[in-house]
Amino acid sequence: MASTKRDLLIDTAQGLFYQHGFRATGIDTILAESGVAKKTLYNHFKSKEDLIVACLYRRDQQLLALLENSIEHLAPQQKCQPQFARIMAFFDALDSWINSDNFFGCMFINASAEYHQADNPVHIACTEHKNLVIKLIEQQLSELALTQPLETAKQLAILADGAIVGAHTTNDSASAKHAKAVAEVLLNSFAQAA
Amino acid sequence: MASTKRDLLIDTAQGLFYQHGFRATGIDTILAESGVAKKTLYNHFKSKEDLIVACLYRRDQQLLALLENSIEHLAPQQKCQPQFARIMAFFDALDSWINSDNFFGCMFINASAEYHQADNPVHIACTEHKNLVIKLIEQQLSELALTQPLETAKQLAILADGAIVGAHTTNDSASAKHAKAVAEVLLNSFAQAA
DNA sequence: AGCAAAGTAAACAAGTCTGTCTACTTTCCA
DNA sequence: TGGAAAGTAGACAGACTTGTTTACTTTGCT
Repeated sequence: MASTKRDLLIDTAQGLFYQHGFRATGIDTILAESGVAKKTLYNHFKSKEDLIVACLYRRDQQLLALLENSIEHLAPQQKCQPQFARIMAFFDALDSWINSDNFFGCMFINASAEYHQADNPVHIACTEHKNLVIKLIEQQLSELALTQPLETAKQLAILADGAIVGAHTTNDSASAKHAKAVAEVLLNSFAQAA
Repeated sequence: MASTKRDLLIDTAQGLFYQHGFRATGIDTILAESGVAKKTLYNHFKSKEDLIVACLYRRDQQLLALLENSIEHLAPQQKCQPQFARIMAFFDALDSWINSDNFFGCMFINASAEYHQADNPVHIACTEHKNLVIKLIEQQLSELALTQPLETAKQLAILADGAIVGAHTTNDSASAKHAKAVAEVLLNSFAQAA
């Protein structure tokens, strides 16, 4: 049986944590929905917090893979300057996620909101994820040969996070489109400067 | 005694909710810190959720007043084009808040993260607050005579929220400065177009 | 001075939570 | 085929939750 129960637990917990929140989701709910025994859960994870961190790491991997995939897929369809296409595609990917059925904000932002001591393992997992997203964005900027690509990546990440939060708190379905427009203005400003 | 106990409860609860989260903060903790009896609390508020909403409304008023005040104060010091000064001052206000001692992200974003059903009173309070901030930003744009000031205000709000989230999750103390730089690029693009 | 409103203290109900433990069963592999 | 590893079911401990209630005290107003 290897670790299929472990996977099942993470998958189930991830969905529940995302949809209802971390403290709001009890262990018993996860067990009921997954059909796994309590002892099995505590055999795989030493605590609920341990399970939360495992969920975040899986989500991190899934999300980064999805973003890379979407960028690859959506970049050719962009009508902007070709060297901006991958960044524009990134915001399109964000847009379709935000407007999908099961959008409840960013799981990492939500987790940070519930566990915001900087030394908490949950918070650390969130920090690491956000830094990986910044790195992903930075990679999409390589064609532009910017003088400070990391700074620009951070600015684009701010736009992305802002769009996610805006969509979540004000139910604004156009937030990713707004962010995309700002991103294009930003990138254009570098092109003009060069 | 009027409603001074009510005020004391809101003040105490607000601090604890902001610092430790909403579900993580128990009624008993609020009572212990405020020194108020449980019956008095339930005399003023029909439930914990009711108290949370009251805290959010007070915070909303405090925050908007603080922002308006800071803009007034910081705008004259800006070195940008004078018609951008109030927006630039807004991001400076954000920057000093983010880098102050007691920064634990945006209380409304945190609340939305814990209560994210759209019809939840807590979530509604967050939505209202964010819309008021957008309106505040829009007012600062009046000198620019933009064709779509509300859209621009939403874009600037996205930058602000992104900066707050970035500072909170990645402990990046420069996030408001990054957002400010993007905001200036955005406003410049309108100036050029005109 | 006296009464009503508001507050206190603490017990209580009834439910939730995480995590442990025991006894039994299934699964896998050699 | 047999034994170890992994899983199940469910009871249990112990702590914590929100919210109610009772009996008593303080406060403020007329």
